[in-house]
Amino acid sequence: MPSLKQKENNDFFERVYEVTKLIPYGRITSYGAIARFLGSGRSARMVGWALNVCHNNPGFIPAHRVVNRKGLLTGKHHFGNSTTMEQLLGNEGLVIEDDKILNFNEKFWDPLTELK
DNA sequence: ATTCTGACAGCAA
DNA sequence: TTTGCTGCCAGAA
Repeated sequence: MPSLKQKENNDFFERVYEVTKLIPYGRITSYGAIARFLGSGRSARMVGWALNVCHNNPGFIPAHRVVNRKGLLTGKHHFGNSTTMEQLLGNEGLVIEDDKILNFNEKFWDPLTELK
């Protein structure tokens, strides 16, 4: 777990937060997509790490809109309540079934394509 | 300094 | 097709 140091080394982290904040309402993206957008295509795990410490970042970060490439809510357990993430997504019009996002392909928002 | 782990992803058996 | 091992990078013990 990351400490509270945080410093200004958040280069990678801040970018993750930025992209995450740019995710449109009702859309979602994947860790890998963000990682690739940031350059390090194979550091998808770091994206999750960044989101794990997103509490250190001011403002609201729609981390619930970031799921793994299968559309699976792998991080729902990190939202305090295991159902929080699912509810947030459902609140945005997304349908979750068995911790998986339906129509993931349609709702998928790729920063590489959308932002470029 | 060394080792382990993690909200992933990709390829091998 | 499903399961499992490895690669990635950063941070904690």
